[in-house]
Amino acid sequence: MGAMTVLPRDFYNRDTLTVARDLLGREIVRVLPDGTRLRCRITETEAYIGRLDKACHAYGYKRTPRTETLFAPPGTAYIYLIYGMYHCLNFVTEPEGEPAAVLIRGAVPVENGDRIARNRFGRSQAELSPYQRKNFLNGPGKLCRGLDLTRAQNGLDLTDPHCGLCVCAGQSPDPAAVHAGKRIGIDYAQEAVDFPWRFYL
DNA sequence: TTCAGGATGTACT
DNA sequence: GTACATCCTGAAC
Repeated sequence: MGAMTVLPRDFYNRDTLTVARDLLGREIVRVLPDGTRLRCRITETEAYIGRLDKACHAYGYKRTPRTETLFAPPGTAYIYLIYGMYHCLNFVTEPEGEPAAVLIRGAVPVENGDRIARNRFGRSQAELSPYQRKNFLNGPGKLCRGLDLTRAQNGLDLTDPHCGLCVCAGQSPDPAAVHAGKRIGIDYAQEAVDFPWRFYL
């Protein structure tokens, strides 16, 4: 399987913690409406498992218009609006009907970083301040802004190379390089706040 | 480098 | 009406 091979549905049709770890080092490929191809390597993920996780929007299999995408087949993009102004990108995991997903929390640019920089800051990569360079795609809202992802892309099939958003094999993560810790921004989730379901390189 | 505060709109109670 | 899987700015240190 080459680095540019699109990850198949079976990749996502596994235990969510396994997928969250295995996504590190993989490449998100985003094709804009004008044909520009953006590429970035995943460096940080978080797992959300509705069956048992109070931090998941679909905790206890709760179905609402928003959470409907979490019940879709594995390999579907779940994108929602947060805090009124930002978006979060997730990949649906586990068999269809099991509401679970991996949140993409961070990445580094691989192709067309200038365009990503324009989406984020309105200027080219070379014009970025050190602060902007350091905080380029290290957050879910920043990543979606850089890749021009909104709810318009919610529900896209990540295994379809022609839909404008997919994930390629990139580089398999070295298990020794994968770190785990508590998830960010879920202080409301009671016992789930301590689950070590955040993974990063 | 850390910290407090505000932006902003949708989902759900 | 309240909470929210966030980010930016500006002030203080």
